[in-house]
Amino acid sequence: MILKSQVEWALHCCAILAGLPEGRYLSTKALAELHGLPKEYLSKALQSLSQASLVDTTLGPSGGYRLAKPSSEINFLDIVEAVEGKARSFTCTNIRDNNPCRPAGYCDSKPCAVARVMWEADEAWRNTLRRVRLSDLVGTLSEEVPAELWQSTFEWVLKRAG
Amino acid sequence: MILKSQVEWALHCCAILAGLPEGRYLSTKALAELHGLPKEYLSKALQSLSQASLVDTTLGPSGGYRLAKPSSEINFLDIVEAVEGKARSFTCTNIRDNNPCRPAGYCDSKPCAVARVMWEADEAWRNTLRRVRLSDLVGTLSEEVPAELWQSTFEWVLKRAG
DNA sequence: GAATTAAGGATACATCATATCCGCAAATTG
DNA sequence: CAATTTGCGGATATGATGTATCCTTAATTC
Repeated sequence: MILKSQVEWALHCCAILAGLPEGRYLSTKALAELHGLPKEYLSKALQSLSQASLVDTTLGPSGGYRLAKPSSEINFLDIVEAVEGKARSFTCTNIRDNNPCRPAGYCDSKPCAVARVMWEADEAWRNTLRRVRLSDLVGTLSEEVPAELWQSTFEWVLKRAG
Repeated sequence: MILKSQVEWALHCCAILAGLPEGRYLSTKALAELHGLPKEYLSKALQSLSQASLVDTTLGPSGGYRLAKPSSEINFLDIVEAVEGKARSFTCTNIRDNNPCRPAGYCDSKPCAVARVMWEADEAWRNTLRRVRLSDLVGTLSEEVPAELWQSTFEWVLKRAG
């Protein structure tokens, strides 16, 4: 059970976009260079964010991406689900139905007890991600990243933001 | 991020093994028939349980599997990790290290803030699974499965348990 | 009009889940 | 002892999916 690397990419890109001044856009090219990622493939992850309405886009030179909402209104789960999908990690295939002792036509009223536990764990995972906002991440990063690096990075970004 | 179907298989098989009388074994063949699963492939899942010391095995006719500990000392996470592995679902590839603004030789003291959140969610998932014991599952099933089916299933099982 | 950008389709490749088959060693049965 | 049954591990095949690249199209800027 491994998350796509695109999840990591999307989260870091959103953290950068959160630092953009109002109304400016940052291109796939800049985001790819900043993180050392394959531009064309990163583009797919950003398209997922766009489809989920987490980011706005503009075409043409000086075009690119910006957040569609304030970073305090976007949480980790929004971003993770945009890239990874909303499907649960456990799917119940009802193998108990194959029990040769089972009377034909019998139908369970409740979902399988095994599945309920697995889904509960899935919900715990999602709830943790839901509780952390993108603005929280930016706050943590601004504290932990050395001030000079933080500043020089956003100078680098602003030079490329249209 | 999808769990292997073997996880579902292993959980249901353990629930059956938990109902075996002391000292009896149930074969892969019987477990596969009971759940309508491919015998050879189910065998791989059971081998994983064996390697994790969750079940004991015996060879020969009347051989097979039984739980290695009381069902109250086995939890969902034990079984899930035996099949799925213990690796975290999120791997941090440190893409921030590719930042062209970063001074060479710089080394983070802490793990990446993004990774910490993702790992926290992973822990929440694991904790939920850790809290549910196999004996809890058996208890729930014995309440929810119709009494006749429950009984006839274990008669079926006992006929095949060596 | 030329350059740049996001979007999306087509394609290639590697990895992994799924599945099957085989041979081996151990245990049981007769 | 001989035949059978079983778990175990290796080898192999296949399909789905993650990763990655390339190309075309439409929109935007200068």
